[in-house]
Formats: sequence, C-alpha cells, structure tokens
Amino acid sequence: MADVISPAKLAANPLFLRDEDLRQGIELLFYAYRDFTGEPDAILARLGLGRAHHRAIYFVGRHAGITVSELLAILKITKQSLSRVLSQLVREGYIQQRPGKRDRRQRLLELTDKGKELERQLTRTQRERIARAYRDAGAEAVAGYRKVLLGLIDETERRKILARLDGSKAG
Amino acid sequence: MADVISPAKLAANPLFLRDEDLRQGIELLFYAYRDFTGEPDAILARLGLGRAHHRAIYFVGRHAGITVSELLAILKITKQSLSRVLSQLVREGYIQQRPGKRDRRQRLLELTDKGKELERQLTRTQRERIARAYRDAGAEAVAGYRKVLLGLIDETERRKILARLDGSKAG
DNA sequence: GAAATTACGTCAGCCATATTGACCTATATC
DNA sequence: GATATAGGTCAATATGGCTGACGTAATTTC
Repeated sequence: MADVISPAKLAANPLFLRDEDLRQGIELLFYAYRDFTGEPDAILARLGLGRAHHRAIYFVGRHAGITVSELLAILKITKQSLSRVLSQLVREGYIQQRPGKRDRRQRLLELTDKGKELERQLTRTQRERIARAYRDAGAEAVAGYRKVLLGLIDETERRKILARLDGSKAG
Repeated sequence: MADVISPAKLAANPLFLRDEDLRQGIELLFYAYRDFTGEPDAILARLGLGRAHHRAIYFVGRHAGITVSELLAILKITKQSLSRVLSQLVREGYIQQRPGKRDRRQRLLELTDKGKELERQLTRTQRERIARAYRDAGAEAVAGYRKVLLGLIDETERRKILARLDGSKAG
C-alpha cells in the first residue's frame, strides 16, 4: 500500500520524477561508483594499501598543506580511522608533515615525490574514465551531471565544496 | 613534470576536459556518494545491519525472484561475502527463499512484508534526495546526469545494466 | 599567568565487509 | 555415469570504519 503513488502526487510530478526514474538514478550512482573504484583498488592492493589510502593521498595532493582537521572534514571519518591510514602513508614515505607557521599545533600535509607519483598513477585511470564519459556525453550532459551531483550533496556542505572546487581551480 | 599537460593535448581537448574539470568530476562523485549513503546507514545501524544488507535488500526488492548468482553479478562481491549478509537477512525474516521451478538448484529471493517495509524506509531518504536534486536541476540536467554516469560504467556491463533498468521499468 | 580550548596523536577493543581457498550437497546436463 | 552448475559453508585474513579514554603541545580566553 505505502508504495502506491497517489494520482494527485503523480500528476504533480514531471515525468522524470516518477518512482522508476528515481530508482534508476539511484542505481546508476551505485554502478558507476562500483566500477569507478575498481581499477585504483587493484593498484593499491599490490602496495598493501587500500581505498582509504587513495582518498587521503588524493585530497592531500589536491590541497597541498591541508591540515588534519580539514582532511577529516572532507572524508567525514574519525580521527582514529584517519590516523591509521595517515601514519602508514607517512611511515612509508608518501606523505610529509610539517608544523603550521601561524599555528604550530597544526601538521600540514603534503605529498612527497613518491606520493605524487602514486597519486598520478592512481588517479590516471579515473581521470581517463571520466574523460571518456565526458567526451561521449558532451558538454551539455557534463553540466547536467555536475548540477545533479551537487544537488545530491548535503546542503550544509554544498557551499564549502563549491568553494573547495573553485579554490583549487584558482590556486 | 608528468602532470604538466602538453600544449598540444590542451588544444585538442574541449574546455570541459581540462584536468581541473576532470578532477572536479571525480570529487563530485565522491562527495555525492558519501552523503547519499549517510542516512540509510544510520537506520541500518540501529537494526544491527550494514550497507551491504541495504544493497541486498534493495536489489532483491527491485528484482523479485532474483537468483543468488544474478545478485552476485550485480554486487560484484564473492558468494562468501554475500552469503553472510543474505543468511542474516533470511534468518531475521527480511528475505524469503524458494526453489526455482525450472531449475530446483536455484534459490529465488524475495522480500517478506517485513523486508519490503524496511526497503521502503531505507530507500525513502535516497529517493527524496534524488527527487530534490532532479527537481532543482531540471529535466535536461537529469538526462546529462544519466548519460555521464552510464558512461562511467564498465563498457562490458553497460548493456546488461541498461537491460536491467529497462526491464524493471517494463515489468 | 592560570585555565580552558584546540589540534593532533595514540592505545585498546569492537564490528562490518571484503578477500582467498577448500570442500560439500543437490540438481542439471551431456 | 561423468561432469558441470547453483548454492552453501568452514576457516583464516585484511581493511576500514567505530567508540571511549587518555595524553601532549600550543593557542586562546578570562
């Protein structure tokens, strides 16, 4: 009963908001994410690393000098979880820490050359995959992709992320 | 050095294929997925279940009478991993199994009433989130979202998934 | 300048989810 | 009858989350 959509509700919704279409949207996200993470995972496995290391390396590479707490805010995991990953990456020479100038409690993170090399290797497959999808779909579709994904993000996060994305672009 | 894009390559690419834009596309996918899974996870945690249970419940709900091997092909995990999840869901009365008619080795899966109820509860938040994003972005953007996500999926999978999506729509 | 807060780290234990490899049963198929 | 397939199971292992408690150094506040 509860999954029967009332005629009124149905009429109020444009065609692309039917339950079927929403489910399709959910599933496409699942499938895309599933396949998107597959290739880097294989590379990481050979190095004794996991997807969590990839995420850390990616965002440190993206925002050189990022603080631990900023990274935590991006990843939305606990500091204990991040700590395990991060200390391994530091120990194995992928990431360097240096104390913050303004605030010496901070440990600013950046990739070493070894880290940059791995980052490139990991991101290459994903960048190629995205590039292919973008090219095949065309500029207009890309704009739509961005618009919808942005709309899926928590509202309170959206501004911050937009700033982050644009910030990287500028700097 | 290796991350410097050659002028030739740059010129050959339309604006939306610049490295920055590709990275933006990667990150949007990460953020959207991160926030997309947050709400159901909270519900599941209270029931002693995890994200893996959600996925199983979702796809069994979507394809009533699905076989175990079909479900494995969708989730792309090992049968041992699925088995743990599935047997818990059967034990706790969310999913029923019945032998296949044509092939009695098969165990066709379907949601019980309890399972359907949970499925609705879990999917509600995601459906609402997608609906909001779709509505805000508009029909054209939605088409682009679908196009790009489909392009991100492994090529060998794309046909199968399209058939699956359309099949659910028809039947 | 003492007290409180903040940034970060760490130890310990728990749980969910994935893996590989080996082995088993029942049913289909050649 | 032999072989293949659908599915399940036992065991061991790894990853990546979590909570809770505690510690240190630096900054901020009163």
